[in-house]
Order: sequence, then structure tokens, then C-alpha cells
Amino acid sequence: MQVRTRFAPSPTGYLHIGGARTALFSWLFARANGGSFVLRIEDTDKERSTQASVDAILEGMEWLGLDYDEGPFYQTQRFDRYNEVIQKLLDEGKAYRCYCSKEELEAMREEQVANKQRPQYDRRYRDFSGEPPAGVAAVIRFKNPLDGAVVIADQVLGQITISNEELDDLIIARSDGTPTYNLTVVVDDMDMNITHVIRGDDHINNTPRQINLIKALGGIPPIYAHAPMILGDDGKRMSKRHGAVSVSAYAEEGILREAMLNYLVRLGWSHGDQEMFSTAEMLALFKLTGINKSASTFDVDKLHWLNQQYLKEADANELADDLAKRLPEALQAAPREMLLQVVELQRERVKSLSEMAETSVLFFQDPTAYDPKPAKKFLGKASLPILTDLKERLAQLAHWQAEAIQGCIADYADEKGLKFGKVGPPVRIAVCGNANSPALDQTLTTIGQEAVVRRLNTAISYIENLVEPAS
RNA sequence: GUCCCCAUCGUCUAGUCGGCCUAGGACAUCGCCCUUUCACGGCGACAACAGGGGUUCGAAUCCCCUUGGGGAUGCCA
Repeated sequence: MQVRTRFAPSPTGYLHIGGARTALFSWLFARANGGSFVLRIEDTDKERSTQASVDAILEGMEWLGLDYDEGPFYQTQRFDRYNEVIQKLLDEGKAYRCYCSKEELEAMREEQVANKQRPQYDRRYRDFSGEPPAGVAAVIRFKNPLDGAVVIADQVLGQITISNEELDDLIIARSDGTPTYNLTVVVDDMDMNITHVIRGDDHINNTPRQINLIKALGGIPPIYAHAPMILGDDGKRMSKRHGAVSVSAYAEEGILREAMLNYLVRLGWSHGDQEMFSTAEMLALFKLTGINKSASTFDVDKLHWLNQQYLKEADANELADDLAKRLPEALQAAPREMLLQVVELQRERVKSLSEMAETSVLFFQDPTAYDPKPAKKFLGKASLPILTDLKERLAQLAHWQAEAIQGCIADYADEKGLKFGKVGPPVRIAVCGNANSPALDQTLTTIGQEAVVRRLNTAISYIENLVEPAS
């Protein structure tokens, strides 16, 4: 059997973490089994669907590298087909028109809740044959079986049984004639020959309705696999409240694609104790049975850790390209060689590319201010002779290389009977503006002799102009 | 309220059909080491089988109940 999976988002927002993981699972399962992966946009809710959301979802998928073999199909372009199916159901007596208004249904629900009954449409029009009320636009409802039960053989949750008594006659076409979700999913999954439906377990409750619908249409239900939800750090369903939940926000932050995929795949799925998975490994190891049953919580710290791991391994040229783009505009023309050096110095020190860009400005631009705390400590009158002497020596260094620079500073410290810890920090603050920069010798090497000397001069005049505090 | 699902460290999880689990790994946190800073790295510490009943020679693993959490209960998907 040719495996066919699908990802079927509704375009009512960006591609969020949960959706991305569902897509990843579907994609992995299709690819791992030599099957096809279909993308379908479920845009039947015209009120909430937007083109911007479609674009955002497509972009997110592309960034993640989740390529699809067919689609994107848009449900709004398949209304003729849905109407055909609805008509067929009507003709066969498997569906009927219901003339209840939204207000009536609302009142019915309220009364049932007040009487501690389960809210359910009372099927008053199920066998109606009289004269329909005038001026009411009907909805079309599916005649759900009245007894028996639906059994779902879920690939991750196991067997789930739901009594038909719990299910009411769901609306398959709105009063304006447009089809609703449960109908369109069923028609599409059948028409597109979907064999495995992998989706979030918030859909578990829809599954028995859909199975009943499929059976009424003479189809064979696909195999279902409901992945647990991803929750925010407060245990609630992920939403904007929890900070960045869109995949593209992480792309912007400078999370590597590989890190994102790795994080996503480990959220609710595991293979023993293994933490790191390349895409190839995921494809080789992914199985639906490895998916967890319980919901998991999104943890951005672990994502960042993973990102750092991938940053260490990433291609230097690609990182340099990205770094240049993220630098302030005036600095983007920095020499390639220098960008590559900066990447090497920074890749182990940062958790994201945006952080790398922020902390790398100092290589390309003289400090515009000194970090107050370390400046107060190391850029005082006491440092003046050190900086002045070192500036002279560094300016005369014939070979501007890390080893020579290191030797120059160390020799100076030796001669003066100073510890390196007395000499290094003032130079660091003077040149970098702050106290947390990469190894001093390599940093100076990368910044370049001319700029270093210039920066030391600036720091020297800064100190000379300091108003000596009354002591 | 009703229905469905879930339940191991703060978080992600390991835990092949009950014994090798005085519960392992990773992130986070905290120490120590490395180090001119910050990181990286190394070593170590802290930290969990929700509770109660069973079944069994033996249960984190099986059953039941309770509790807790999530989802659904839409002319949203």
C-alpha cells in the first residue's frame, strides 16, 4: 500500500510550533515509508482565513524543508465537489435539512446545561416531513447513527471507543450553503487517498464523526495517529500569551533549521536517550509507535541549547552570510575573511544568530560607549600607563598575529611585574567596550592593528579627560 | 455538567511483553576544574515513578478507584 499523509492547516494565523510538529511527523512518516506527503489548506471558514496566513504557513514549511508532493490544495476551490457529496447524502436520506436558527440552538443548549444534561441538538428535524418554516435558510445535518459505537484503532493512543449516543447530527453545510470542516476533511481524505491521518489530539473528538461520515459515503477510514498537544509553560494550550509560538519568529531569531527540526521531533517522540538527530537519522528511526501519549511543554531553553550545538557544527560560509545580513546596514559590507573569523570566534558563545550579530558589532565598529561597570574598574588613571605603553608596542608589532599579540602583552606584563589579569582587562574594555568578548589575542587579531591602535588612543583620551573623583 | 485522552525529576524523556530501577540520559539550576573576561568543555550535586487499593514471590511497569491536567461539547478548524 502506498502511504499517503497530509498536513491540513487552516490559514487563520502563522505556522505555530504545534502545527509544525504535526507537519513534521506527517512528513517523516510519508518520507520514511516511501510515500507521498500532501499539503491541503483548509480555508472553508471565510471569516477567519487570510492569504497572509497561507503565505506564512507556506514560508514556514519551506524554511523547515518540509516539501510536499502534492498541493497546496485549497478547499475553497473544491466547493462543487463538496456540494455534490452533500447532495448525494441528501438524496440517499443520510442527511437532512434543519430549520433551527442559531438563537434557537443557543437556547436549547442553555436549557440543557441548566438541567445538567449534555448539550446536544435534539434532532427535531431529523424525520421532519412537514412544511418548512418560511423564510428560514436551512443548514444540512448528517444523520449520525443512533446506537452502537465507533472504535478508533489509534496508532499512538491505542483503541478508543465512543458511543454514538454521544454524537449528535453534525452540520455539514451552513445556512449559506458552504460546507463545514468535518465534511470537507472526509471528502478530501477520501478523494486524495490519504492512508494515514496524523494530527493533533484535539481532533480526537472529531474522529468518530468523521468515521461515521466516511462509512456513510461507502469509504474505508484511514489509519489515525493522534499526537499529543504541545502546551505552554503554564500547562495551557500554546498561544500568543506564551511568547513566540510561530516558527518564523524562531527563524528570525536565528534558530537554525536543523535545531528547530531536532527540537520538534524530540517533543513527544523519542528514540531511547538520543538527543541529537540529523534529518537522515529521523527518517531512519521515526515510527508512529515512538510517539508519546502525554502532552508536552515547550521549553525554549532546550531549543537554544540545541541551536548552540548545531551552531558549532554549521557551515562557516553560511553562518557568515547570515551574520552579514543581520549586522547594521553600514557594517554589512565587512570583508568576507573577517566575517569568517568572527563566526569562528563566536559560534560557540551564542545561542542564536541574532545574538551573534548583536555581540559581533564590536569587531566592525569602534565602541561608542564603554560598559560602565568594567570601565569604572579598568579604565581609570591607573590604566593610563599600561594602555599608553601597550599602544606603542602594539603599533610597532611587525606581525599582526594572535601569537605575537599575546606575546607582546605577556612580555609587557612580565617586565612591569604585573599579572596578566592587570593588563588584559583594560585593553579588552578599551578595544571592545565591554568585558565579555572572545579571547583577547584573537579578538585583537580579527579587529586589526589599525583599528586596535585607534581604539586604544580613544580610550587613552577618554581616561585623560576623566574628572578624577575626590579621593 | 457530560464525553474522550493523559499522568516518571522544574522541563523533554529512558524505562522492549513485571524482576538487572537503591529509577538512567538531556535541558535548566547550583558547585568545582579549565580560563586574562564571557562562553565552550570536563567533573559533580540537586531533583521524579500523583494518592489509595488490589493482582503477584516480586509493580514505575497489570487492574480498579480517587485526584490532577488537557481536549471536546460551535452554522471554527
